[in-house]
Amino acid sequence: MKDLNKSQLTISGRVTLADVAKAAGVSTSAVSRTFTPGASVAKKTRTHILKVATNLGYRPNAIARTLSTQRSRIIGLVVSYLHNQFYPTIIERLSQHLQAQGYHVLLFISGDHSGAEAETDSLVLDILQYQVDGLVLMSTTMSSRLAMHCHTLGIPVVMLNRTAPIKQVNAVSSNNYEGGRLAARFFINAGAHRISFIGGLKNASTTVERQQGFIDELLHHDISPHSQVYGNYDFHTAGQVTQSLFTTKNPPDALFVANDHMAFSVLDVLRSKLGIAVPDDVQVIGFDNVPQASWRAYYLTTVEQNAEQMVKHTITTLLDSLKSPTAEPRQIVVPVKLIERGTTWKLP
Amino acid sequence: MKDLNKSQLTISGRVTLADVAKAAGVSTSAVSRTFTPGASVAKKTRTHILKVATNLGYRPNAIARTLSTQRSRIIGLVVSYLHNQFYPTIIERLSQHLQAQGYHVLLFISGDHSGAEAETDSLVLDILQYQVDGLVLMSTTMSSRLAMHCHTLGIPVVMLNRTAPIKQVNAVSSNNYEGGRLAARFFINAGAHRISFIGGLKNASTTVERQQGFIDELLHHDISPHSQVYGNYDFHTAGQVTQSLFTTKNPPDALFVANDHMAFSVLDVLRSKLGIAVPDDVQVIGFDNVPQASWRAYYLTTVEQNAEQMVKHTITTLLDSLKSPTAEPRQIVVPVKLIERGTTWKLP
DNA sequence: TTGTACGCGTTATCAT
DNA sequence: ATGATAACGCGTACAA
Repeated sequence: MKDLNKSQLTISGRVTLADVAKAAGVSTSAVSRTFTPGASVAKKTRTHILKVATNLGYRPNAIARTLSTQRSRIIGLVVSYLHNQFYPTIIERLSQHLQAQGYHVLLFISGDHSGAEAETDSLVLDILQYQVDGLVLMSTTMSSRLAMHCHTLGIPVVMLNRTAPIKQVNAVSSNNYEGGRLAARFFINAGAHRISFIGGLKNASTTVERQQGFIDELLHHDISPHSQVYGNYDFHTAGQVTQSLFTTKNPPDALFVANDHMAFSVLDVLRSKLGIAVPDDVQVIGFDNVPQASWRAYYLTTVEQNAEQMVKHTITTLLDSLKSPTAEPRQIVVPVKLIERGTTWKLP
Repeated sequence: MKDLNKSQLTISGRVTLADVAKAAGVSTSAVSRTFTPGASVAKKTRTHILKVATNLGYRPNAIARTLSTQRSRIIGLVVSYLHNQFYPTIIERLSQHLQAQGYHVLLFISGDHSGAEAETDSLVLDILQYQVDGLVLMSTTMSSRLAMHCHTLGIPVVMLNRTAPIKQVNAVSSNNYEGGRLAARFFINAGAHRISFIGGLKNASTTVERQQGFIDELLHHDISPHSQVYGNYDFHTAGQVTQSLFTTKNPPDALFVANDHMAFSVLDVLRSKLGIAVPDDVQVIGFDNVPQASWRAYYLTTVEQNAEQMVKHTITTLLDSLKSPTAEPRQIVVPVKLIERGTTWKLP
């Protein structure tokens, strides 16, 4: 309350360093140092300045500081969409951790349509204009190009939940390949015969890697996949492909879906539109284990992707890159595990 | 590809207006004007400058521009948490629309614990330091104080999905009160007798208003609520209070839950831990209608909050406030409607 | 139409 | 420990 009243004295809101200096009868440098942790100011003048400053409702201007120091303490975060609950989960934790370190997150929604390639350049421009100190990329479509471009410009980049053939940029992801294998083995052990895969975008690393592990393991057991289709990471599309998959003479009896978001749509269609029982008629495995969805587990076996671990690796990688831009690029792969239907697990 | 190659010529990444001016043999103002839409530059020099600029890989520095123009084109977005799917939905659309208008979103996660009051001041400081042009508040706890403070400082503020007794700041929200009444009427018509309410945070406007409408309508029909408890907008807590609600001698037969996120937890506990059938033993109504959750509708009647409408009102309100800071504050209330169990609705 | 010069609010350098 | 002053990169009068 005190704060509020005081700042009302200066409704103008534009109190600068110079104003404080004048009012306190000191130089601007003194004021600046007062607000610079670990600078050399006499305790007495410091407290005096501090008093005058709060009295005037002064707040340092981060923009001006950025111009002067060449560091914005802003991290750009590029993401395609937020429908998949996995992303909000990540974003929340990432932002919290960064805030704790004095950084902030500037959000970029990249869209996800097929014409996205053209959009990339304009997005790059947008991002770079804001002088972000670093970049976290969770975008599906344009990650590789974007990553290389910014990396070339000397901006620390971490690709999160994405990988690319490029080994120069940092990447944190789950062991998607192994996740695919786990799914395949689960189905094989369960005695499934007609085993299908529903991917997201055909070229996205999360789809490719999960699919590859899945297929490899099937083939290793001399089973060829029943069918492989793609839902474009879209709820509606995933439902459609499911429907067409089951309106054939020989429908699958096991489905590995590339993420939970689509898996939910699949389950929905199976039950409500097709009247197919899960898991009695069809086994379904998803991927992500989005938090607080324990009630879904009764229908769904899923491959768990550990959001907290991924975020932590991302933060440390990013901050380390900020400190020593010449550091070796890191390729971090977080282990996954299969969580079986009916299993209960701790809620966060 | 051309772009990439060219910009590799200047790996340093620090190309300024002055550099371009020098290289093009013109003044800095000429360059500046070239990048200022609608400024007076000769077509010939303009194209020449543009060529030199792209050749050098020049990108305007938004930070410096901010310092000069006093407008950052950054909108601060304050939100407590992203677990409730309603928030990501809003954020995605909000950010997209703002990007289309040349604005960008700086994200602030405010946390939601009880000691949050103290956190407010430090958050305010954080936000103001970045010279945001405007502010969208979706935080549960600290909205009112924060809103007034920033409003006083002359920063356009829109409270989204929050309301406060303060009428000086813009607010966009759903008709929560009416939503509560709809829920009550539904239960009454369904012949429920022991009708309960599960709120979020006791003081949050979304809880208070929904609860008020609900209770008012019940009383209007001479029904007194069976019980009123609070899940703090938390998945786990909501489950716990549900459990305790049903381990009494006289459990409710109807539950109005203040948002979908908690409602899912309620459903989960009812089915898996308590073995209670929905809707046969208990009727459940949620609030939000989070997108792409149609498959949940078979268990849940919900009050629909129209995210797209709320976002649109928020954007126009915000942009109008930016243009004319003296404009009258707006209190926009978006209508809601009840979506009954089994109803299907369009997916986005 | 174009160029010069100053201001935006801060940090950094160099004296004192 | 403190103060004057020059950057930082860009708009924008004002003058030409």
